[in-house]
Amino acid sequence: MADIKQSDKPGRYDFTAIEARWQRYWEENATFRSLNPGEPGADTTKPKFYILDMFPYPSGAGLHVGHPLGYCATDIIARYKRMRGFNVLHPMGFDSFGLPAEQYAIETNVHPAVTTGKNIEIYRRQLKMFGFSYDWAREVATSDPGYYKFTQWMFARMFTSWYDEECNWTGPDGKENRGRARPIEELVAALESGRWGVDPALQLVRKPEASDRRMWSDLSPGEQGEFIDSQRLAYLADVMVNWCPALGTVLANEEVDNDGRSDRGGHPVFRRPLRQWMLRITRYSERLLEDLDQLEWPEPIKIMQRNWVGKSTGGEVLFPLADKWTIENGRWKCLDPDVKLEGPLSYQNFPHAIRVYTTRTDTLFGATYMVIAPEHELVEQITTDDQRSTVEEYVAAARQRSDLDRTADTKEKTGVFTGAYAINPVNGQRIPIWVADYVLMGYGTGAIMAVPSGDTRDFEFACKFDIPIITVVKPTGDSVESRISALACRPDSQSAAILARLGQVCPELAKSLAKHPPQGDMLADESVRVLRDKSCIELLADDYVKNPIAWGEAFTGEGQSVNSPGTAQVNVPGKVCVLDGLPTAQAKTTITDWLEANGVGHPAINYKLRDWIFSRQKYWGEPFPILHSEDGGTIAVGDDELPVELPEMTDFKPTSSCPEGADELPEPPLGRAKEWLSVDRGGQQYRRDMNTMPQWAGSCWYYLRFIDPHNEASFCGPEAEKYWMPVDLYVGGAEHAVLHLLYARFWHKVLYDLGHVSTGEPFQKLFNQGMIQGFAYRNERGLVIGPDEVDERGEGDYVLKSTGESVARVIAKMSKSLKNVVNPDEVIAHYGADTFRLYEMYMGPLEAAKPWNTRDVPGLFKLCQRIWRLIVDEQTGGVSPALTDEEPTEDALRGLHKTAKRITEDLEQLKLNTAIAALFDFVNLMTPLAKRSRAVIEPFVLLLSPFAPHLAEELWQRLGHRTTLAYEEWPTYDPRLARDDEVEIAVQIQGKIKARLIVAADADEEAIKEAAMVEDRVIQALAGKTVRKVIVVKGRLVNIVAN
RNA sequence: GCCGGAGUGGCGGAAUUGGCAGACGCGCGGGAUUCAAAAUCCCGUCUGGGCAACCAGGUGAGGGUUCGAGUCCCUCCUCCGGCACCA
Repeated sequence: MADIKQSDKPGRYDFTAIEARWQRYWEENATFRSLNPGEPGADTTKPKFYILDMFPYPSGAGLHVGHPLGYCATDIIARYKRMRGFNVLHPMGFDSFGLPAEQYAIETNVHPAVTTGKNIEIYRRQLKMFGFSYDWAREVATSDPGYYKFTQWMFARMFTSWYDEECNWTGPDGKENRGRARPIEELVAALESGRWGVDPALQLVRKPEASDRRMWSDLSPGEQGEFIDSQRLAYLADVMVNWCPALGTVLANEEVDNDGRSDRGGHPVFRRPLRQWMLRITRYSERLLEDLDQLEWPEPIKIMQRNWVGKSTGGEVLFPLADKWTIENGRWKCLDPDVKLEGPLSYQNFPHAIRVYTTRTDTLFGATYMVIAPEHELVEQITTDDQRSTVEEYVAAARQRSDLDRTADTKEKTGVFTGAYAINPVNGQRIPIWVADYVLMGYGTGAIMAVPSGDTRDFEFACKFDIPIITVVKPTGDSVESRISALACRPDSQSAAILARLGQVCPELAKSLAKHPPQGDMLADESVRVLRDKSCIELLADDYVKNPIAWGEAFTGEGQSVNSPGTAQVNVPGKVCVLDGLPTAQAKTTITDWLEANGVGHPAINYKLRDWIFSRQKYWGEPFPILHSEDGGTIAVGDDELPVELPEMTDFKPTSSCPEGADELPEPPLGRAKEWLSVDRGGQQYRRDMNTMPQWAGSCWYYLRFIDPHNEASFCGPEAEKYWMPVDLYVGGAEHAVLHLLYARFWHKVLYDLGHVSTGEPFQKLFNQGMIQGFAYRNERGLVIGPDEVDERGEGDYVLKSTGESVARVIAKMSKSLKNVVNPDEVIAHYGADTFRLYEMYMGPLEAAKPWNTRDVPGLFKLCQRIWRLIVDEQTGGVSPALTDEEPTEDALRGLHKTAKRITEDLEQLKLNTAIAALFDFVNLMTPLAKRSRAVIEPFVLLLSPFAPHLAEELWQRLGHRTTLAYEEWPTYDPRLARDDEVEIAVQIQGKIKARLIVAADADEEAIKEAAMVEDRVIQALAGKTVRKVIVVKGRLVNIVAN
């Protein structure tokens, strides 16, 4: 790093001394201690502001310059809000459970607690050197037993709660909610009282008159237990995991490469089911979606969350198996002698049928085959003997592929025929049932009806396996037209085929194409006109219906139903359903009604969201507060026994007793803590759960613990919770857009439902800061070169210092492997924390990704020095002689008010880069002045203080103030002084600027127009032309349209 | 592949959200100060043409809407983030 030359004058800007001094002052005076209601000195008449950073995982590498980006921003806002009279809650802590500490423990045998403790110390020291105004008395760490005691307590609440979908209730925040988590005793009580019952499939029945309802007392204890477990918000289920026997551990998807081998070591990885704790987040799908509307979050993040929840509306449809059912005289007849049908056939009691979910019920007549997922329970049952070996082989192979891999469209579709057929319930047609891995068990019902003409994946599949394609939706004018617009803009090679097709269909177009051949890539205007003609569009749509294959793609849009019912036999129960001619939306309701009336379908809503897999086979996480009895039952550990502390262990290596064994059961490290594992409760033997919680667990509620971090009786006292919640501003990386934020919202809603928190949402406003990247260099062989070894020789020309070999510069995420990590300690040692803060905030918009460029840092250091010299005489160290008590000049006064306006407005919008530009402008204005009035300088120091707090405090004191400026009133501005009296207006003719004129800022349109029309340059330019129109934008410009 | 975002001088970026493209900073060039240098201060700095006033072009590419497009629409290219056990 280039050394910056400092003046050696006695009064120089000595940032090292200044920063140390003020950090000590803040600490000694507890300047940033924030008080809860009820604490002595707390003033709850002031409005509150809870500003939260996403707390870091304390990794061994320490902070790099990317971490503090968001922290600098929140600190600036926190300081600003204090000056605006808010009680500010601004805490910091550590997300200290996590994989790297465990990995390190495996390699070195150093206990994760030791590593983590050390790392936290490093992080804390580093965070303190930035001068952040955190209330450090509130620091928490998720791996602290005093903290995870409550993480376990919350898990226990989920374990002992169920979700009542039909509960309508009003929360303490006045919000009306549908659905609520409730203690499971309430469910048991309702069942025991006989108010509710259970049906044969162990589903809750609320209606007393339901015929198949069983009374609770008639159920065996085993059945009762099974039912209760099936209702819990936290439950056990078998889930596919990536099991790597050689490493003795379960791997994340990202740790498995494309060939199904582990990233570390390249060992084989097997996908196998494992019993896991699950959280029933899916019950909250609708509320997670709905409540998003009231949040002040960036729209893209809301969109991502909505897509993640993935709500779709459509219908479920039954496809009876062709070897079990037939249609006789318009009625379903079952061929299975074992099936005894009681009462009328309904969707619920229809045996031997495949259930599918589809959003496009209107395309049912185009379903020419079905696909079931390889994991589907029916695969084994329906596969015919001659297909069995093929299917089994295929299913085994599919099991090893990840969902991501399976659904990626680049991969060619694969699948095998089961030999079985199903009956399309709307037209009685027999269609083949295939197994293909592009259908996932986890979404919908794990089976689909395939409509090649209306779905891209089905189309590809049908083309590959020669399955008939029947068009059932005819594109209507608008959709054809938009397709044509696209063609007209860019007839590339792919579109050339379609264009040729168009020529065949539409003779007029063919003629035009021949007469006006496309010039380069562009269609001639004449051809475009013909294309857009209504009759041509009609021809094209008709051709698509007749020859979908010729068009080479499915039509997935909405249009008008055709070929429905189609040509197949229509000897199906009930009246024949006719969709022909109906627009898509209407066709959907028509056919869903028909399906429902005939007991073969009903409308349905589906969500992509899946339940949350909540256990990990790791050591360094929260143990589950659960005991397993010998008969396989589970009970929660009593609240008074929490926390269930992690057992001391010296060896963290996972077991790998049988490296080849795909069938070996993964056993978590906790399985070796034999003594810890076994528990005696009243003579009954229990085993503790061997899993630990994922890292998300602790971060789901840390914002609540910050409110009342030392409360041992509860996770957070209700009075303090009510006062501080919700978080007013939450700042963190966009990489958390979905998972962390969705999990935390879910967790919060459970607490809300159970009456433990008062708001339905945790984070009112969210802001995502961008990533700080680094310059990395590679030579021609792709070898990474450290920035120290590189010289810039002219513009964009980088060479290796030693050899002169030229190297390429790339901008990339900071990482050890790219040698482009910048350490903040060094930067602060050279330039100070204030310069660091200013630089990071000045780099660009907070939300944007941007590369760190050390070369730019001195510019901000110079800003600090220039501000220093505005006030301090470097020669003497005293106050600058230019500083005066006289009234400021009008220019200076206006400058101050403008600056105050710009900074205040920018702060409110988190536009910190432009706020700092305003600081520069003010300094540029003041620097040349021989006299600088205190009346403008003092407010300026306050405006500066959130950005460069140490410097501002020091200057404030040198200006004669005794105490910290942290609670001084924020300078207000007079809007009249913040605005110029006169403005420059651009005069355009045909949109080109021809002149500029100065007018009064409040000049009206007529005055501006008159002034413009008499300008010499305007008169000249208008000579011989007729003025058609004059557009005046007040305070901006005039545009004269003339020809 | 799917979802989300971004492409503006040599570099980071700005542009009252459809109204003067390039604020501010870095870098670079010139000047003042100095015995000299550093530091500091002042001036210049999108590109091409012109001595100049000025003219022409210009916001990833191509098209469109509009009096007017960096901003809106369509097609495409490149880069970044997420995709459920990295955090």
